[in-house]
Amino acid sequence: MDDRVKNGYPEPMPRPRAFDERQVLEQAREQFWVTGFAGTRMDDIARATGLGKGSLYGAFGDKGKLFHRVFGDWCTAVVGVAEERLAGGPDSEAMARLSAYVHLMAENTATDTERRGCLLAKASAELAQHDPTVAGRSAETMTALQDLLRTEITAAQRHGDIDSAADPERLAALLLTVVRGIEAAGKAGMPPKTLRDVAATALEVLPAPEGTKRDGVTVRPTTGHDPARES
Amino acid sequence: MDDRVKNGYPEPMPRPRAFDERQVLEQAREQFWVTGFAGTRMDDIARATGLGKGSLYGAFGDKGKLFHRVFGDWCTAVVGVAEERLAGGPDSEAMARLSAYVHLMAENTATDTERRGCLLAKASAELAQHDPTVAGRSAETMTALQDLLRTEITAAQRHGDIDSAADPERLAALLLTVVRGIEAAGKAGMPPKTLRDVAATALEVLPAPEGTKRDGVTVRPTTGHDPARES
DNA sequence: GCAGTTATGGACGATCGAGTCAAGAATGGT
DNA sequence: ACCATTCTTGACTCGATCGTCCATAACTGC
Repeated sequence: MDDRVKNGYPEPMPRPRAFDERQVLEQAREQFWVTGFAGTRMDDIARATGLGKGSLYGAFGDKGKLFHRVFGDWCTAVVGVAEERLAGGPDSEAMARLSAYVHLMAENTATDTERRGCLLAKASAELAQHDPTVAGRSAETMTALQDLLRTEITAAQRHGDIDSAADPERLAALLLTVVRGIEAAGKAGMPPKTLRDVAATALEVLPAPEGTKRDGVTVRPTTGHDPARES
Repeated sequence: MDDRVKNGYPEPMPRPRAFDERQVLEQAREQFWVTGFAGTRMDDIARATGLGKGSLYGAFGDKGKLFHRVFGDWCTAVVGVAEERLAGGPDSEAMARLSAYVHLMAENTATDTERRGCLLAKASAELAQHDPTVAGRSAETMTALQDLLRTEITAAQRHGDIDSAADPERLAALLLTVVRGIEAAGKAGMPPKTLRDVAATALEVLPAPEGTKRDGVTVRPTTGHDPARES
C-alpha cells in the first residue's frame, strides 16, 4: 500500500506528506496527556499540530487509532527508558542501577509540576476498562518492566546486595508497584519530598543478605544527603 | 436556605422530593465510576437514577457539582474504611491490623473483575490536574490515610513488631504508595495473584526490630545518576 | 379548595465535536 | 504541458450532549 517506500515509484508520483509523522505524534501525545482521551478534541490536535483535520484522518484513521499509535509509542518509550537504566552492566552495579531507576521515576513525578502524570497511568485509568487494545498494551508494558526489574534484582542478589533467599519475582512486583504508586500518589497530591522519600525507603527496605550489614534500617530524619531542593 | 430541615415549615409546604438523595448519589457514582467524568452523560445518570434531568439539575446544580458531591462522599468513605480497619485496638494487634488493611486493599483490587479501580484514583488521574476541588480533596484524603498508617506503624513499633529506629512517617508513605500502586497496577493489568503477593511482600519487608531479623540495605551513595528528565 | 412553594420530567435550544468531502496543490514521469 | 496519484484544507453534516424552561404535580396551612 505504500509502493514508494519499497522501490522507486513505478509511474506517477503522489504529493508527498508535508509533515513529520513522528513530530505530529509527539504533539498529539502532549494534547492527550494534558486533557485525556475523552477530553481532547480532534480540533485541539489539529491546532496543536498545525494540520487540517482531513490530513489527520487521512494519516491516522480516527481519534481512537491515533490514540493507540500515541499510546503504543509511549509504552515503548517507557520500557526503553527502563532498559536504558537497567539492562546490562556488571552485577556489582546492579543495585546502583536499580536505585538510579527508582529514584529517576520518583524524580520525574516529583518535578512534574503540571501534574500530568504518566500517560500510561492516565490512559490505563481512563480506558483500560473499555478498550482491549489499551488494556493489552499496558499489561504487556507492565510485564516488560517487571521482567527488567527481576533481572536486575537477580543480579543484585548474585553480587550480595540483596538477600538471595528472597524471591526476585516478588521483589520486582513490589518495586514496580511502588513506582506506579509514586505516579498515582503524585497525581493525588502527595508532596514531592514525600515522593522522593518513598523511593528511598522502598530501596532501603529491600532485604539485605544474612549477616550483613552495617547501617540501620531506615534513614532517620537526618539532615543532609538529600538532593531534594523543592520549588 | 433549607428551612424545612431546621424546624417545621413556617408557611407553605413545598412539594417534597420523591427520591432518596443518598441513593441517587450512589447510582450516580456507579456511572462516573464506570465511564469516568467526561465519558458520563447526564442522560446516563438520569436513566440510571430514574430521575428527570430537571430534578437532577435542580437538586445538584450541574454535572461538575454533582461529581464533586459524589467524589467527596467517596473520599470520606475511603478514609472511613481505613479508620474502621486501623484505628483503635491494642498495640499487640497493630501489626495484624496493618496487615489486614493492606491485604484488604489488594483483595479489593484483585477481585475487581470489572477493572473499575478506585474512584479516587480514576478521578485524580482524570481531573486533579484541572479541577482544584478534586485535587484538594484527594490530597486531603491521602494525608488522612497516611496519618492513619503512621499511627498504626507507631503502635506496631511500640509493641516491637517493627524496628523502632525506622521513621514511621516514611514507612507510612511507603505503604500508602504501595496501596495506591496496587490500584494502579491492577488497572494496568497486573494479575490478581501478583497483586496479592505484592501486599504480602510489602508487609514482609517492613524492617523487623534488631534482634529478630536482618535489616535493610542502604541506598548506595553512588553518583547521583543525574535524573535526566524524560518526558 | 385555594395559595404558595418546590419537585418532576421531558421537550427544547444552543453548542460542540467527530468524521466527511470536494476542490485545489504538489510531485516525478512522459 | 499534461497525467495519475496522493496530500491538504476547512467548511459542512449530523448526531450527541449540556443545561434550561415550563406546564404540571405534590404538599401544608388556612
